[in-house]
Amino acid sequence: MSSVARLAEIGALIGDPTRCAMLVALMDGRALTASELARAAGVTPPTASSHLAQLTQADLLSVIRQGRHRYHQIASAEVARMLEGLMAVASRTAAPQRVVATGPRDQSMRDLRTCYDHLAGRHAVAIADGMAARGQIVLSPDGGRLTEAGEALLRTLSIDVPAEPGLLVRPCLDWSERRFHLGGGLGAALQQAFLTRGWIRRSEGSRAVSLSPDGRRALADLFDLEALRA
Amino acid sequence: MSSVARLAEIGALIGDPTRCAMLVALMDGRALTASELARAAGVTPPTASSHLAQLTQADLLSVIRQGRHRYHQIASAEVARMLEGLMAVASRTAAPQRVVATGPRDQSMRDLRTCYDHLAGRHAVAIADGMAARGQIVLSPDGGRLTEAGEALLRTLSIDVPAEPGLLVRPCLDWSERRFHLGGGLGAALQQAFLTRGWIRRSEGSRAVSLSPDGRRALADLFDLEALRA
DNA sequence: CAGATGCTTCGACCGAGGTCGAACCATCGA
DNA sequence: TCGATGGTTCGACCTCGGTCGAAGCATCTG
Repeated sequence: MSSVARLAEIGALIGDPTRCAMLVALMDGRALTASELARAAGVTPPTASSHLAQLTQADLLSVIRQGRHRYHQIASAEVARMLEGLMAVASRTAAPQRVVATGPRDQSMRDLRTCYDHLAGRHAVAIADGMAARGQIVLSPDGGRLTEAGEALLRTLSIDVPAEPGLLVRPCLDWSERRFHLGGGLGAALQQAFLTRGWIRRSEGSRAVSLSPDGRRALADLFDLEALRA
Repeated sequence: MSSVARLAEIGALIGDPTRCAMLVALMDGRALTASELARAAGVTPPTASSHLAQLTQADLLSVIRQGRHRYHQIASAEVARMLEGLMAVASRTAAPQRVVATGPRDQSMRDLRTCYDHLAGRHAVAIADGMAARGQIVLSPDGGRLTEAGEALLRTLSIDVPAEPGLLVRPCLDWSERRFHLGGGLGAALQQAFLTRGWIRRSEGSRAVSLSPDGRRALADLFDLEALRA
């Protein structure tokens, strides 16, 4: 298959609303079952099965079999990056969404949620802003850099500072905020550190992430987040 | 329209082989007419017109009217980045293409060509490798950084070194080489510098870029490209 | 072994959309 | 004003693929 044909194949896979809903649901980096994805996309199991087979066949998803369950997940960070690129264009030109029945879950999603392997949402944007304001990172649309001050911060969190500095900052356009948060190795390392410290906890069946009281205090102090002190 | 629906819309647009061929043809950053794009995609003018209207309507392309010509181009760097992300995934999993009738044009395309606003191909990969080997840049899949040595190189080329250093290196996976070359602000600045010096020249009706004798010598010296001395 | 549950395959239906020829509109040159 | 050329609109055709119910397969539990 030529590269153009393969490109069109991937586009066609993303071009169906049902498959799209599944991919978006999987963008939090977790593996979900066919039934969960069928519910998320609002179709019957046979339809979901057909779509998942196509996405897996095309190496956009990978499957882990565990007993009678089959867990589907985004196949690679490269695929996740591709989807982020698409979402950035989609969110920029999408008409402002009607806000319908904004429940507590929606609010917590907007506050903090996972984005494949890192954190997104209002607080994640604030963290990126705070680090940039204090000169711990330098951001641009094409990439970013970790500074000496940033390395110092990572050491206080016991995150290994890589030998090659400045290579792990990737800005990621935030759906809800339309501003940048931290992806790349830095974003992943921060999320990992917050999880192991029990500062954040993933919710069941949602990309939303909840803050523990400890986490709320710690993040407020570390990144000067006034919103978390309220 | 919801974000998911907009995402699916963009996917569907990319999902048609004809539109895909047009987008790929436009990825060199130049503006092409409807007729040229119809030829590139192998369809009749009415078909091309319909597709171009859709792509323009969705803000993936923009149109410049000049007399009875209408020049179509990629609407933004963001769209170009999105397409690069798709191509990275597409090229990684695409079956090795049958090499059919490799003409001189194909060879020069593989050597050096434009990739939206920067250079790609064998020599572009060699330039990125050379700069990395000599510590002028540091590369990773998520971003890169310009070093002191790299800034010195830019000064010898009379390229303005930005106030915030290290923000303009974006690795871009090369179709033909399957390795990284330089995108982002640095890639664009280098291409611009080479063009204004007359070292490279864009071909008519192709993404291929030709090297002048001067350019061949200059690039060979600047980046230690043995391939260019032969 | 038997029932329950998760998931897939099969077959039939149906709507969406890509394609082209013909005709039409817009702009340029003489 | 009158071709000539670039580009679009219209209408008819036809294929492709998404959808679901029914049935079948696989795996766990009792």
